[in-house]
Amino acid sequence: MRAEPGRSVTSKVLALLDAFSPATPALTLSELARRTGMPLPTVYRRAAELVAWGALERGDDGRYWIGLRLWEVGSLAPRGLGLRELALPVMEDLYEVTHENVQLAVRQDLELVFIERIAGRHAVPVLTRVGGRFALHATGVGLVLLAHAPAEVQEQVLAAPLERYTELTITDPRRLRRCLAEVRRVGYAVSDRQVTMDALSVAAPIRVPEGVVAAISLVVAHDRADPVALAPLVQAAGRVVSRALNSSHQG
Amino acid sequence: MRAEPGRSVTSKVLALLDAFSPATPALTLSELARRTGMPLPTVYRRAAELVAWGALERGDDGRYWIGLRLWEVGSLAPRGLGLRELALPVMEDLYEVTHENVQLAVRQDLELVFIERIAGRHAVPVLTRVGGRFALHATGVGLVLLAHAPAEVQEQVLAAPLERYTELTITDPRRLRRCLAEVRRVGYAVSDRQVTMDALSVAAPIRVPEGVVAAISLVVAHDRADPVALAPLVQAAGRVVSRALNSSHQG
DNA sequence: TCCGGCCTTTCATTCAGTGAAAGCTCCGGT
DNA sequence: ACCGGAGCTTTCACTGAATGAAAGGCCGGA
Repeated sequence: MRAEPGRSVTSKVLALLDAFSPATPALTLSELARRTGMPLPTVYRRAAELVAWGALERGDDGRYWIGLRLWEVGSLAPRGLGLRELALPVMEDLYEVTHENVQLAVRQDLELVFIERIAGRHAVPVLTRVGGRFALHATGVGLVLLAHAPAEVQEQVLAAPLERYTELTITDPRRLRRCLAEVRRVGYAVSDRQVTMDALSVAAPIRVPEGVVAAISLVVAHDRADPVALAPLVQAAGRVVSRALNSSHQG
Repeated sequence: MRAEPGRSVTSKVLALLDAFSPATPALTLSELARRTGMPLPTVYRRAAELVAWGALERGDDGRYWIGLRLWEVGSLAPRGLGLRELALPVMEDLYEVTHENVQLAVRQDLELVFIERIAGRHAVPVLTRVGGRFALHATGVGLVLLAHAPAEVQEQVLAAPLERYTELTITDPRRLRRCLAEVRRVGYAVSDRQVTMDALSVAAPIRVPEGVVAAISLVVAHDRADPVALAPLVQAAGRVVSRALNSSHQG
């Protein structure tokens, strides 16, 4: 064959899945080929197998999208739906008490992924999406996850340029380092208008014996907020989820 | 090679994902090999690639589980999270009004898959799990989905033995056929103690121009229920979601 | 009618994948 | 300490699953 060497079949299959994103949830065959840089017949054959299994689905117009079978399998991820199931009752309690946005996130590599979100209709709008990613250095949940991440992860984040979202976003590595130390010391994180100028978030860690695996937060309008008053509430929620998580591990 | 012919690499990768289930969300290498019937070195190599990409994760004890990256990609499924996002506000309204269980499901092959569930703490317990499957012939959502499924799907379900869950489960194909006709006629389905002897569900279709793509239901204690009174509520909810779905399709 | 995307199939070629076997590591029993 | 066993990882010679150029459909617009 004229196959360009050095590429496994598995990596090609995974590259096909990688081509889909929140911005482009449906793609034609040609678009898939262009995005993955793979020859069209190759994409055609791999995609056909994925459709047969249900990892992709194909519309009458020929476009591919992520299939329900993949969603089903993905829902088995302990750090995804598993964590959500444990945390949801607590998140609902937080929502009942405050009627503000409640968020749950975990770290994946150098970013965070939102696992669940309860968005109050009358609460301040947030731009997060379940399954979506965000930088670690700006949000409340991000600061908690970063503060308790392995040193190597922290160094990588601190070494890269820190994207600025508002004039209050911390973009100085030295300041961020001090901020993370403070997060560890007090046991919660406050992000005051560091993502948008109208919102403030307070976040607390969710722990297993090995360390922090997730973070839970409240996002409120910055002018309606008293972080110090909210912190115990969020911390308590984090502890309840932690306990549920630890007791579910050792069944 | 001594490779047993007739098996694509892609199918092996997908078989690995298939090995995981709600009952067995974490597996050792040997377990994976046994479950898939594949030689251990083959499993080892494919699994290593899946771990590198994030489709699987591996614990310190060597066990594999579904990775967060796969959950992320799965969350792009239009029939999964996409549908959920549209339906959730309506489901919450239904919950606020009734404080009963609210369920959202789609059909996948000859079964249904639960996409979302709001379980009232004080409502009758339901045994469904988000991401879980169930037979089409017993639940309210199942009857709606089956009633509006392609004729070929209906025939397959009617031809197979219909599992009995309670003494009221419809297991006679002729009776089920009449029941489905009634569901189509009145525009909603009632499942009275057909899954458990304490619960009754009322379900309505969610439609796109091409047909019914999902169903929404209320599950209530059977002795507290008046199906005829609940039906308009659930039907209205179905219509609201349908409208949201149709307007999101055409941008 | 012809042209230009886009999708699908064919076919000769070959490298990624293979599995037996051997080596490794850890653990529990003696 | 030594042994046996179970589970994991690596090696190696071999080959069939995967490949991509090319050609053959199939629209829909000019």
